[in-house]
Amino acid sequence: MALATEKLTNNQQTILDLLEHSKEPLKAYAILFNIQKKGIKSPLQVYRALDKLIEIGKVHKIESKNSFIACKHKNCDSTTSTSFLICETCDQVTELKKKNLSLYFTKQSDQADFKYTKHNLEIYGACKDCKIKH
Amino acid sequence: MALATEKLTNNQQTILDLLEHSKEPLKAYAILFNIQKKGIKSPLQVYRALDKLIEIGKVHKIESKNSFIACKHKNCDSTTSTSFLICETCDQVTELKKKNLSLYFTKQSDQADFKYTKHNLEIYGACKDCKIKH
DNA sequence: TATTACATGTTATAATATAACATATCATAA
DNA sequence: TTATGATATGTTATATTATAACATGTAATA
Repeated sequence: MALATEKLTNNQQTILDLLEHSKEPLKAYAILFNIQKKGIKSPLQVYRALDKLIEIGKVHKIESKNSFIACKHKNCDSTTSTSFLICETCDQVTELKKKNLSLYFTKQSDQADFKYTKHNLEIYGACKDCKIKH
Repeated sequence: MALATEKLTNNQQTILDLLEHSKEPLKAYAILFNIQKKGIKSPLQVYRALDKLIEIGKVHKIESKNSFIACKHKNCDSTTSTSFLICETCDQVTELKKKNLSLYFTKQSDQADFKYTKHNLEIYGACKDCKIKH
């Protein structure tokens, strides 16, 4: 499997740059429209780059929003499990990166006689700023 | 808001019956193909019934699979938050229904200065049976 | 330099979900 | 009882999200 340190291709770097500078998660077609001037013309080019970026842990997908977000953590090893705090007001997303979450889910799974391998957690609510403005 | 005890319409009942007798979660178009003999002809009829069933807590959506599952719990109040154990081998899904999950996520959110309102949790792994057969 | 493994570009199409609008049903308040 | 309002239905069309298939390009390396 590819390493997170490996050199990215043009398409991959272009899309990663866009996601890293976005305040909110972006949908695949939003990405496409944003980078058409850079020569990326088809959805498939976007999805292929996203697949690779997800595989190496640079990007995560937020399933309930069909959206993609750049990982802010250095050398992220969350190529499978992800945990997000999603603000319902401003759409900002924070990634939780805590071993204790996986441990907790492993325990909860054990109680149901289920062998944990990975998880998606999407917590919705109000972020620091939006909670104040209520 | 509609109560879970309220009487269902024909379309809603037909789709709920199908989901309740399914071992795995079903996709919307799989539901459609299964019940075309019962007079439901268009995707919209399926999605509308599903929306209602979700609203009253009889059905939940599994976001990462674009699939729907009947709630096995009586008088389910999980019209918003859901927690699933999903077997990667046989696709069987178990719904976790534990107050402590919400409490735990509320705590985790608080630590990030985030006000929890609801969550989706999708845990992947191996169910009791598949884990034995490994 | 031939081979291998990826990545790309392109066209077409599959899979998932909603918009818009006319009509129907049904409880209930005037 | 009838009018009203709320909700559900049926239908056609279309939007949104994602992948299949295939020909070509690129770059490391055996």
